[in-house]
Amino acid sequence: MEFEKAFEPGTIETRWYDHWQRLGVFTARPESDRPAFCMVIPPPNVTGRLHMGHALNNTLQDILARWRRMKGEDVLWLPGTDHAGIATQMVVDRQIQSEGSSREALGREEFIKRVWRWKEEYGGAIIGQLKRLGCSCDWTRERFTMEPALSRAVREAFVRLHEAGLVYRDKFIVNWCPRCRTAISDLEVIPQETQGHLYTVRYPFAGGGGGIDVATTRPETMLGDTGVAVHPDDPRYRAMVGHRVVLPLAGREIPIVADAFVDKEFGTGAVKITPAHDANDFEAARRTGLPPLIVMDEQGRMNENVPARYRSLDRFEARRLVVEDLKAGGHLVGVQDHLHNVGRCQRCNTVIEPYLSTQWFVRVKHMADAAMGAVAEGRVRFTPPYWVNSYNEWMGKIHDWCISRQLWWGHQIPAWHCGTCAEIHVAREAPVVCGRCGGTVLKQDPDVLDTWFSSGLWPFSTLGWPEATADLARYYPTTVLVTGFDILFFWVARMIMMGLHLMPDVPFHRVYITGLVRDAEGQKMSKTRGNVIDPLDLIDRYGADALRFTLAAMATPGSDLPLAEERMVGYRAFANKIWNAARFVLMNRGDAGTGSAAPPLPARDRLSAGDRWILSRLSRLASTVDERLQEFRFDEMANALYQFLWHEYCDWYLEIAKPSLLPGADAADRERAQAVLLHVLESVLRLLHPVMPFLTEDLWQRLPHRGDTIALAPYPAPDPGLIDEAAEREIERVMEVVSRIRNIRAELNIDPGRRLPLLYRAGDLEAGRVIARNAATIAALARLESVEEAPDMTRLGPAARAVVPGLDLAVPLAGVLDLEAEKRRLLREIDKLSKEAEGHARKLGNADFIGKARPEAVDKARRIHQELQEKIGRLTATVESLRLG
RNA sequence: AGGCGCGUAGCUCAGGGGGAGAGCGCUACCUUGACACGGUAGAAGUCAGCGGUUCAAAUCCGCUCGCGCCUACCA
Repeated sequence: MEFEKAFEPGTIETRWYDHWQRLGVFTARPESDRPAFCMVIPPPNVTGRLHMGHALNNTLQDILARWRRMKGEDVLWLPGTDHAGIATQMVVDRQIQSEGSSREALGREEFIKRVWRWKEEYGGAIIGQLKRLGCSCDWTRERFTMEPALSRAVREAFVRLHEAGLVYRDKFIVNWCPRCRTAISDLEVIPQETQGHLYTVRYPFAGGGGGIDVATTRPETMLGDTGVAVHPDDPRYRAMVGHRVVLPLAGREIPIVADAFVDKEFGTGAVKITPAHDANDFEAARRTGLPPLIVMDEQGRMNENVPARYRSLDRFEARRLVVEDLKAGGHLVGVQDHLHNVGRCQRCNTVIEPYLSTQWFVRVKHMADAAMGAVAEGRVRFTPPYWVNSYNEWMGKIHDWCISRQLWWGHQIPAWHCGTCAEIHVAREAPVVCGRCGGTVLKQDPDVLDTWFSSGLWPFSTLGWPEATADLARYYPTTVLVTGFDILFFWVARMIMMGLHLMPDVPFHRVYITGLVRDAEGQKMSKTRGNVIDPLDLIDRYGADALRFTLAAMATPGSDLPLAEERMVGYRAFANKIWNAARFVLMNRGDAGTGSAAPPLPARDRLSAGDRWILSRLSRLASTVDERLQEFRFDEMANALYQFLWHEYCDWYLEIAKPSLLPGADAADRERAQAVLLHVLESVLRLLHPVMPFLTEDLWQRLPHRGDTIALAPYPAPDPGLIDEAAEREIERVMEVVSRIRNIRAELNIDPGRRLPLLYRAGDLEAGRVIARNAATIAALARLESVEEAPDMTRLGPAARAVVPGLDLAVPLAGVLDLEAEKRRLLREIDKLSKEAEGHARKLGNADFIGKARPEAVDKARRIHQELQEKIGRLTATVESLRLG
């Protein structure tokens, strides 16, 4: 196997992904006796392409899946796509229109065939993209929300909810999109602050003699007014209640009614009532008995219920003309600028029209209460927990859910209308005869269900529900759900409601809510801003591993992720660093035998302090990584791995081990060093595998290893037997000495290649032993020619000096040392330490601190202060000796 | 209008009652037998402001100011 000088991710990714698929690594084994771990993927739209949001939450899911799999659990990560009613219909619509035809010309049946054909041809591109990311989904269980089994689940759920009285059909005011020509739910309406006008219009009394002024932002809807409302306690209008006014332009007479919903302070305190085109008015009209009058068609054009002059006009043209006519007729009393919220269609941004129509609804109040209860009891836990507030707030004032859509692509509602007696039958299958009149002309309701209705069933419909399958028994409730807060209400809340009603238990126990991936400036990514970053492009340029590591490292719970490309550059460098570390470790092995068994770790008494140190650090890393993952702290997990690999393994341990590997080293020593290097590398690759699956697999395969794939190798567990605090202290001391000497070299501008002598005087026995034991290592790392004890440091010639706890260091530099520079350097150091010591001194001088603080805190402050004082003292003495000559 | 979150190094962010941290960037030096996608050393912060609790506050509480988000039927 070639071992290139730099890591080239592109060449290995598909190879290893294929390898995993061939081995069936991702396939769940419900028959196994291992504990089950299950996640369902938030199904991306079948029309979708992978965006940064997908990349983020699927990376996090994959980390969890790979981690649990390596821990020996039976992992099911169930993938699939969503049929995405409106989105998909729009895509195919456009395609047909570009051919000069139309959906209507094609007819419903043909159109649906076209959508399926489109799906087969172009749909699900995102699946391939998830694979490029490295997602370890169980592709043998891939689902699609429109496939027959899931359609059946949808019908079953609808019928059961209907039987329970939770699904009903009613004529109600809904959010209507005149462009999509369908009803949509409250959630699909995006309020947008808009600068509009508030028009004041005078409605004259039917009996003559003045009139009442009403204020409106949508004057065209007056053509549908069937009354005027005032507050019952409003003294200005109380006497007018019951009187009639003449509706300008239309000429109809309408009554003045009283209703407490009117805000006396707003506008004129009198409100025109348009029951068929305003949600509030609709409610008020119901209370006061005013009839609704629909004045627009489903495309937002004025219909036959308005005077001929306005008929067929688009609502905004009608608005213009109505205002013009009101002005001309002297009915317009005033116009003011007015800032208000206008609801727009989430899909097409068209201004939503509140519209009276017959729709299907889910009565959600009780389901919402149950769903809140499950969260309150901790049966479903959110991370971060503060999302519970939003969840409860929304659930608390939820309105019935409009689930019917006037689309063609989707689950057609399982309700059949009798052509004879108009009875509606809700049933799992089409009835043959009408149960009421015996009529045989039964027509299925043309509407389809809101896409989120089927998504709400996803955690169990995908496992086979309503069949009692083995998968359902084993994997429901699922373990964790990872998703974005943008679909907390659309999806998460509804899954909990549906799961609680249709299943014996909640759909998942944990919900991890990700932040939003933003651009480097913290702006939301959007096509209009032109700042969209394509994860596939990042994979091409930096590799899937670097992208995954970046996302994991930035995934701090509860905050958004501003994605700066420099960050990716940094983590690609990290991948390269690991690559080269492995290259070095293998390069120095004589046999370099791939697949051979790893050499056993030498017995403890044969290990060097450096060996014991890195093994101890490795064991701590294993604990940290596991703990961090338990808590969904992907960022801290990633940082711990980064820190260990780069700064402990590469910066220090490799350098410490190098002398043992170079030609001329003792054979036994070389063997020991190699064994430890390999052991630690192989272990940390396994720890890293969930985040960087491709790189780690590729390197692992080159290392001596056991098994076919790292993806099924055991996840390293912390080994308490390897924790070695003495070795950690020892190497820390070595590191400190080396750093001080490097500092001398750098600050005094001494040739980095020059070998220097080091003299030391030990203030305590242990420190002296440590230096003596590690003299060779220190010499190698600090580029020294000698390390010698000098009991008397006062009689040296010109030498650079440094102190570390328990040790005075001197680097004799006859003829090279700039005494002034050295003095400045030492004084700077003293100054820094003094500032630090000051704080502690103040604290220790405070009687209250001594008396009231925890004794450990006092001890610690004393120790630190003493240490600092001691260093300062020794440095000061050194400066003085410098002055002497 | 309510609710939530956030203001810590030039940038992006961790931390969360007792010695101010990371990555990137910056400065100086270094092509030393893995890596210049590299190494070594360094500079850099009144932890938004004000007040309170405490022996001790970047950290807990309150207020103020900024920024962001979510929810809501003010025509």
